Order: sequence, then C-alpha cells, then structure tokens
Amino acid sequence: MTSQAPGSLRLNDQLCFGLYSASRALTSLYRVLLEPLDLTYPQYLVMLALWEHDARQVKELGAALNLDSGTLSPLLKRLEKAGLVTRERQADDERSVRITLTERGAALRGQAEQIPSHIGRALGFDAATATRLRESLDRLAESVNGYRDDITES
Amino acid sequence: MTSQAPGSLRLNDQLCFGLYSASRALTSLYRVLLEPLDLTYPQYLVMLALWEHDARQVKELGAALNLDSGTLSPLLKRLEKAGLVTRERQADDERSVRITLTERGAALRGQAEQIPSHIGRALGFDAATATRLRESLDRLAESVNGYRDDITES
DNA sequence: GACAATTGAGTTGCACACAACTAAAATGGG
DNA sequence: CCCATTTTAGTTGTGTGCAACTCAATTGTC
Repeated sequence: MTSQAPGSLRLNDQLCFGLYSASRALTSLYRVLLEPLDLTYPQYLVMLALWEHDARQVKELGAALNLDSGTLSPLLKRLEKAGLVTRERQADDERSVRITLTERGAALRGQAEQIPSHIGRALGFDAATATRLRESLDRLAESVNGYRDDITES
Repeated sequence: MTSQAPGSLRLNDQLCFGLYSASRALTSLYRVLLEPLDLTYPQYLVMLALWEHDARQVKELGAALNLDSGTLSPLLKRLEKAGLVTRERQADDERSVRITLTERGAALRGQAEQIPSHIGRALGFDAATATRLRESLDRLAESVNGYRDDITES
C-alpha cells in the first residue's frame, strides 16, 4: 500500500472542492455586505490590515495578507482612486511606498463595524467549532505550503 | 447582547481569512501538480466531473461545480482548444451544449491518478479529521449561502 | 568608489469568478 | 396558434491572483 485507498482519494477531492466552494460562498456573502462600502473582499482585507496598523509599506501589507505586488499594486491604486488611502514613496528608501489611510478611509471603519456580526450569524457556528475550524484551516495552509515548497525546490 | 463580543468578531475575520488563505494555498499546490497536465484547478474540476460522468450539458456542469456560464463558457473553449473535450449543440434542444471527452481527454485521467495521493500527503490530516473538516466546510457553505439569500431577497 | 546582486514596487499577460447583458430556442397560457 | 415568459449559452466588463518581467534604488563585496 504505497498510495491511499480510492475512497480516501475521493474524500481528498471532496475536501479540496469543499474548501474551494466554502471560500467562494463566503466571498459572495462579503460581496453583498461590502457593496454599501464599495469594497471588494480583498480590498476589505487591506482596509482591515490598515485599520489595525496604519501607514504600512506595500511589502508589509503583502506579508500580512500573503499577496504580492502584482495583486496589491492595482488594488491599492483603486483604493487611492476611491479616496481611502494615499501612496507615497519613502524619503529614506525611494524603493518602498507607504500606504496611509485618508480621513475617509479611517472613517469607513465605522460603517464596517456591523459586518463581523453578520458573518458570525451567517456562519452558524458556536465559538468552539469556529476556533477548531480556524485552527484546522491554518494547519492545512501551513502543511500544504510546506509540501508545495518541498516538491518545488528542484 | 444583540451582537457578539469583540473577540468573537475578530475570530470571524480570522476564520474568513483562514479560509481564504487555505483555499489559495491549496490552489497553489494544485498549480504545481497540474502543470504537467496543462490544467488549471477549475479546469481539473471540470475534468473530474466529466471523468465521473461524461457527456454532460454546460448547465449540468455548472450545477455540479456551482459555476455559471460566464465562467464555464470560456473555460470549456480552452479545454476544447487543448483537445480534451468537444462541444456540440444538442439536436433535440438547440439551446443546450453537450460537453464530451475526447480520447485524449479521457486518457488524461491516467496522468491525474497520482494527484490525490500528493494532496493527501500535503494535507497532513488523518481521515477522521479530514472528514470532520469537510463536513464543517459543507455546513459553512450551505449556511452562508442561505444567509446571503435571506438578506438578498429584497 | 565600482559594480554585481538584491530588493521593492510596478507592469503585462493569462485565467478565473461573477454581475449584467444578449440572443436564440423552447415552453406555456390564453 | 400566438406571444410572453423562461431557459440555455455566450459575451462584456471589472477585479482579483499569480507568473514573469522591468526598472530604479539600495546593499554587499572587493
């Protein structure tokens, strides 16, 4: 038995598909909840990161959200265009760009405050289940990323 | 107490972000594993669906994968261009299009057979944990979709 | 100090997702 | 039978994700 049983294989596929479906379902709910704020879910994540700790470099945001500049640069431009953040080159290191909340961007936090309770109700989990699920997902991501890096380093 | 405690709210955000991260991590592993087959993860899902039950309508594939024609139509065109499926209008109902595996498309299943065991090793879960996780994710998706539909019907 | 290597941000190209729309074909109520 | 409604795919436009690339600024090394 070097490989797993067929039933197990199907379960893996189902688990992966379940993860894919659940993620899209949640994003679709966020789309509805974030529509009044004119934010997409990734934009909301960036705003969350900035509300927690303002004036971060693009690099730091990327590290916090696991997103690279290819995704963040255009997204941040849209947030700037929407008047929620400013982008300015650092004087001490001309390579880096600091992202800072505008007054409007900081104020938007007030409108966002009702969202988590919506999500909480939508999930339909008790706190213990939610915690266990989150821990499992964190372990999964770490394990999967490690495995990918292992087989990728050629 | 009409709303949840602050700690709980943060947990929701973390859970959502965990789900988002885990989904992207898994897709990124699939990207590596599927590269030899020249398939993306959504394309792989379509192929899985067809390997399980060939000659399905676009509508049926959409129902199986929760994807609409806006996503499926171009994806299926790419699979057709790659010589993996054929697309033909039904004679009895000219609206619908039947997707059928080509010989190459059916044969690709052989190359895909090693993928689930890779995934199984990458997940690092025992079967029981995987089952519990899958069930939680299924419940989550259903609950979240229900909640979204509830607040959407205006 | 010169210069190769690295770093940080941005650009380009491709493939999803999904809303909103179009168009053709089938259906159903009168 | 007629025509409004519904169904099925497809198209268009926007916003991610991400690989691969560019470019300027910085760093490390000699």
